[in-house]
Amino acid sequence: MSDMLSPKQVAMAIGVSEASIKRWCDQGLLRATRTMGGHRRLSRADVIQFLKFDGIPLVQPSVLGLPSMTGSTIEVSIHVASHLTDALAAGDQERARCLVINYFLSGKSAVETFDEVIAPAFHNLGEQWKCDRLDIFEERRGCEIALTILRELESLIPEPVQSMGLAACATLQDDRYQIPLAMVSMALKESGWTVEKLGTHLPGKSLEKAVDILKPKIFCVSVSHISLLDRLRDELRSLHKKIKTVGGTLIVGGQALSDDIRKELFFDVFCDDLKRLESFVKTHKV
Amino acid sequence: MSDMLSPKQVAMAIGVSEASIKRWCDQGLLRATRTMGGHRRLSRADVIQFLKFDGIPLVQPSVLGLPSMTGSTIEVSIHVASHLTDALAAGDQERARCLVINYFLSGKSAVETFDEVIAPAFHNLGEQWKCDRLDIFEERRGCEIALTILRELESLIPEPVQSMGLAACATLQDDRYQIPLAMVSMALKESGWTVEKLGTHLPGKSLEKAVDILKPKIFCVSVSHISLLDRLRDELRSLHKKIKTVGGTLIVGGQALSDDIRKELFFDVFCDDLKRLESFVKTHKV
DNA sequence: GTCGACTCGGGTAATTCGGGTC
DNA sequence: AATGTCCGAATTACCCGAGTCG
Repeated sequence: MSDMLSPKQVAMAIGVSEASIKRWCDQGLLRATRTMGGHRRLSRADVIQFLKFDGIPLVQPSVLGLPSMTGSTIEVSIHVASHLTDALAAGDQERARCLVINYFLSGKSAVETFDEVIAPAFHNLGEQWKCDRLDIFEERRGCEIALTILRELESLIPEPVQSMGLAACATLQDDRYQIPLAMVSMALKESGWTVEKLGTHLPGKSLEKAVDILKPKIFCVSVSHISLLDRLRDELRSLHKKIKTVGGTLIVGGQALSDDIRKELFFDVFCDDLKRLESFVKTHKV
Repeated sequence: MSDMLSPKQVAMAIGVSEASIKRWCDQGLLRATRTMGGHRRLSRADVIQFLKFDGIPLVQPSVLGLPSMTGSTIEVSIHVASHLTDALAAGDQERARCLVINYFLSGKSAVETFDEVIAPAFHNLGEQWKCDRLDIFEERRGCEIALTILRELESLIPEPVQSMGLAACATLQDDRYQIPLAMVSMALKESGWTVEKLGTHLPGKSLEKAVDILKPKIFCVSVSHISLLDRLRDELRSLHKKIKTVGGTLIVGGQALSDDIRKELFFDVFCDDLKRLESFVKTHKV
C-alpha cells in the first residue's frame, strides 16, 4: 500500500469535504506534494501530524489505513477483501466498518459488496483458521464484528416504494451461520422484497408452520453446514411440498452444497452466490 | 454515514434556535468538537445523552434517524415490556424498535432499558414458548429483531471521554445466547469501558488465550445455558486463575446461574442483573 | 491508447462564527 | 435567567469544464 493519500481519501478520513482539504493545503496548514500533473498527494505521517497538532478528535484514524479504491474493479475488491480479512482477524471493528461501508457507498450494491468483499474475507478467515493461525475467539470475534457491520449496512438499504411481495429466509437445524443468512435477507430486501428473517438452527417443521402462517412467495434456505444429510434431504423435501401449497418458490444456496449433494435435494432454484439470487428474485413474477 | 451533526441539524431536531445550541455547547452542557475553522460538530450519541439528561423532547427525531414518538409515550416499564413481548412475538420489528428506543429516549439508561423492558420481554416470550403458544421460528425471529434493535441502541451510547480500561465479554461452550452478551457488552460501554465482545460458544482455553493477548481489567462471562456443569466449573476455575495473572476481575452472571450452582463456581463478582454489573464496574478501581 | 474515476482551479451558495441586542 | 433574532466576517460545501491518473 502506498504511503501517499489522495485528497478524497483524506477527506473521508477526517469527515470533511475535499474542498476543505484543498484549502488547508493551499494555506500551508497541511503539507502536500504534487504529482507532475499538479494533483495533490499527502503522506500519512503528515496527515496524522496535522490532526494531532490541531487536536481534531473526531477522526476515524483507521480510515487512514484504508487501501486506495482506484484501479480495476477486480483488483480493488481483492484488495479490500484482504484488508477486511486482516481487520476482522485483528478485531479492528472500526477499520472493518470503514472498509465495508465505503465499498458500499462507492456505488456498489449490497449484493456486490457481499460477493466481492465479505464472502472472500470470510473465506480467507476460514483458511487462516484451518492453518491454526487464528484462535477460535479471533474467528468468533470477527463474526460478531461482521454481524454488527451487516446490521448497519441493512439500515442503509432503502425501503422499496412498493414491495415485490413477501420473502422468508432461514437456516435448518445445526446450521447456525448467521452471516450468510443476513446477507441473503439483505439481498432480498435490496431487490424490493419484504423479508421475514426467521433465524438460524430451525427445525423443518417450524419452517413449514411459518409457511402456513406467512405464505411467502419466496423461501430461501441457506445451507452453510450439514450435520445429517438425510435429515436435510427429508426436511427440504417436506418444506418444498409445503411451499407449493401456497404457490411459493423454494430457493437454496450456501457453501455446504456441493454438486453431488445438491443433486439429492428438492428445491426450485439453486444459487451459487448472491448475484444469482438477486437476478432471480428481481425478475420473479408475483 | 457521518455521525457528526452540524448545529443547524441539531437545532432542527430539538426544535430550538441555533443560538441555544451554541450556548449549551459553550456552557459545557453539550459536548462538541470543532472543525479547523472553529465550526462545532456534535455526535448523535452526545446530543441524545444531553436530551435524556435534561428531559428535553425531540421535536423531529427523524433528523437523527430515530422513530417518532407515536402518541403518548408509555413509560411504565411493565406495560412497555408487555407490548414489546407482543411485538417480538408477532415479528413486528418497527413497533418493537419504537418501544425500546422511545423508552431509552425518555430518560432511561441502557441498563435500565435492559433490566426493565428487554429482559422481562424475553422472560415473557420464554413463558409463552413453554406453553406452546409460540412456535420456535417466532421465538427465533424475535431474537433476530431484538439483536437488530440492540445494535441501534448501541450507536446511541456516547463514547466515554476517557476509557475506564479494557473489558472483555463472552459466553462459554454450548451457550449461544447472544442477547444477554450484547446487553453485557453495552452495559460496560455505557459505564465507560472499552469492550472486546469475543462472542458466544467459546472454549475456555480460547478465552484464556484472549486474556493473555488482550489483558483485560474485567472479564464478563454470561451464562444463559449450561450443558455440562462440570466443564463449566473447570473452565471457570481455570479462567479465573488465568485472569488473576494479568490482574483482572472475573465477573459472571446470567439466568442459568441459580444459587446452588453459583456456590460451586470460581469468580470474583456475581451479577443478578445489569444494574448490579453497572454499579460494580462504575466504581471499579483501575 | 482507451476509459472511468479522480482532481484541478475557480466561483457560488449555504452555514456558522462571535458578539451584541431584544 | 433563558431564548430568539440580527449582523458582518469567516468557514465550509457544492458545482462545473478541463485536465490527469492508473
